[in-house]
Amino acid sequence: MAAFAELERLNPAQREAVLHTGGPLLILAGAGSGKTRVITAKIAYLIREHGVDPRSILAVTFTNKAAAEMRARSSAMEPAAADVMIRTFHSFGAWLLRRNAAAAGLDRGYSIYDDDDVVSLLRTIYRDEHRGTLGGYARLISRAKDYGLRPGDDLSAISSDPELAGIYGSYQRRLDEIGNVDFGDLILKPVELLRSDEAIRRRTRQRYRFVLVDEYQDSNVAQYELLKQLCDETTYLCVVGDDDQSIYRFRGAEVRNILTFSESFPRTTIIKLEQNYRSTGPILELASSVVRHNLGRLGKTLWTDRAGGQEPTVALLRDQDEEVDYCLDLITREPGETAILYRTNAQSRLFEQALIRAGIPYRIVGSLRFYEREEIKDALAVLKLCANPRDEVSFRRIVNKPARGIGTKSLETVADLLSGCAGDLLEATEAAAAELSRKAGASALAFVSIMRRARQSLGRGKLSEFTESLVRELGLWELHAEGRDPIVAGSKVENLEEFVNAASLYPATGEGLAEFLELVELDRSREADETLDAEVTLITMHNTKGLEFDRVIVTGLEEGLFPRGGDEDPDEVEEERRLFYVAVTRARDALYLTSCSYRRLHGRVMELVPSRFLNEIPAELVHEATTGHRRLTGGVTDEYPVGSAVYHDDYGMGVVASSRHNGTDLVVQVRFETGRVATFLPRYTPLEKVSGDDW
DNA sequence: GTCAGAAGGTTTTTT
DNA sequence: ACCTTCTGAC
Repeated sequence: MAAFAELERLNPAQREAVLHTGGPLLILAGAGSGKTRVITAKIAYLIREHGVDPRSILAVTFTNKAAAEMRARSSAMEPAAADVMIRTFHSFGAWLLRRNAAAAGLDRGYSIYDDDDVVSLLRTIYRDEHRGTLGGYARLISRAKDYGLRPGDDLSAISSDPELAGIYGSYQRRLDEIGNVDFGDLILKPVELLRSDEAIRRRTRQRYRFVLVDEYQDSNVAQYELLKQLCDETTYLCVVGDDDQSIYRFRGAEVRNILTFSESFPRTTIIKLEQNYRSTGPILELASSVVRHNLGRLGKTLWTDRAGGQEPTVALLRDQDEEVDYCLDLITREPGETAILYRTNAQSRLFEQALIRAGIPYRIVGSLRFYEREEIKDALAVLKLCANPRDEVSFRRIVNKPARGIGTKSLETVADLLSGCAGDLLEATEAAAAELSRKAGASALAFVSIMRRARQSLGRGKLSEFTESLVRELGLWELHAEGRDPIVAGSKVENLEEFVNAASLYPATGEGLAEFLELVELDRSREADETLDAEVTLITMHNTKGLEFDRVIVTGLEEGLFPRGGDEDPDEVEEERRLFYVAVTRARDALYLTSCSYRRLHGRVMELVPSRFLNEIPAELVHEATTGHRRLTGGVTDEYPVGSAVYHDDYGMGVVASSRHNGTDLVVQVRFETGRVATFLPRYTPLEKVSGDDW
């Protein structure tokens, strides 16, 4: 057996994680601790040293980018790793459903509805509701699915709205009739399939003897349930994650999954990776000093053997204009790779304007919404209707675009005939043609015939040509090419060309079509190409996960902006604190934190107090740069130390969760034994300090 | 069907 | 402030 050289390059904890066998393994991998390296080495090691069949390994990630990186790096170590099943949770779900379509009650040509499509489908059911209202229900339905809940389940944890169950039920019934799935179904349906079909469950468990999960802290309840179905006592399950980096709660991520992993999976071994290879000591100390204030964490402390490093700087500025100047000054005075991080996308504008004015190239991450553009959604709808003639959402989008006289009344006629045609919209439209006016009937038949001909032509040629000629035949190409504004029209045509080009790798077959649609729906990350070599990156903190930069500027550290929201929901504040932790641990060498006294928000100037996160950093860990407007108010107070016990007459015993000055008052947040969390101003509310011996 | 003006609402967003 | 969505008039 060939020696596995990669082992030599690992630190002891990393090596232990790679070599571990037996029961479930939880790898708590701090930021920059070489997590991907461990997981890919583990895959390579299993194959090479244990002779494991690569096809019996399933590695699950959350993003396509992470999956691609894992595939590349494990294959570089061990070529046979190319046969490992490395996919995102959703793509694995889609694969499983496609493979077991009949058992899952689906047609193999099913397609996937994105969030917009979900709202459109709700709209076909509730014609008179406002889009905004339906958007709200779409979010609730999606959240319910994140928690593995179906319409009949107790939805009170999602919303107290009594309408939700009914709307969710109608939505799901209609979605199932159409035969498509939404993102939530890509997890939930596989769970249900594995639960109910013993043969498929056994077969799947027999195939995947090794299951590895990356970024486990971002998993939701439904994904946890999928893991439970995939694994039995003989499956080797290894999850890697960092509870301190769980920042997608609003999307249903459940940090408790990782906090309670060892209870859910008995005999779990926990290995902590705490050596950081990215940042300087002072940056790590700052990061730890803040995230330490979170109560709900497993606890680990990053360290580095990198010597030295400059002290992070806190810049207290007057307003956002000064903030922009401050950042640009840093960049021009000392060029180098720099990322400007912000909490909300709206903050990027001023930076962008200033960078353009200064002639500094930059790249902005995450604002490209290619697949949400009108012309692309139109082309997608055409393909989706081809793949599934029951797809009402796609049908409605394109049947009268460009206008061909098929209006509301015609569509009602079609809808009435739908059930007699097994939901097939082309058949129903054809049948409806006879009942319509001459003109509407004729164009309805023309539309049906184009779509039918296209469907029959599947089986030969390239999908790119298929797509282009169909979009042209339907008149959509021309519609977009001849819009009022020639510049807009030009870019629409370019986008359509790019879309068509993306399809060129696929054959024009039913299978190729389904595969292409799946790729498009599940992988919308598209690099904003062009200025990839720019030294300056503008990016939301959420988007920085997994990235690193020489110099990082975290902007907008103000109460109300970051953390956003007030003290109402302590879990929310803890999530924001984790986001802060993610943000600052992106920095390799230099870290700057900026906070403004005034900020224009929603059109008015607000006076803001520095973020509590700044007050949580011990003064000796930062260099304070001010422009004379303000100093950090209060600072860390030791009057109610975090973690100390207090007693309240009504709530009983509790532990101090946070304590800070908001400028005028001391604000103390307490988590009580009952689980309740409340915020007090000790100036008004008596809070008795209790010494450790008393309880 | 289109367009201007009003009204409304505003985090983050892997899939 | 700004952007999307709704509305009513043509």
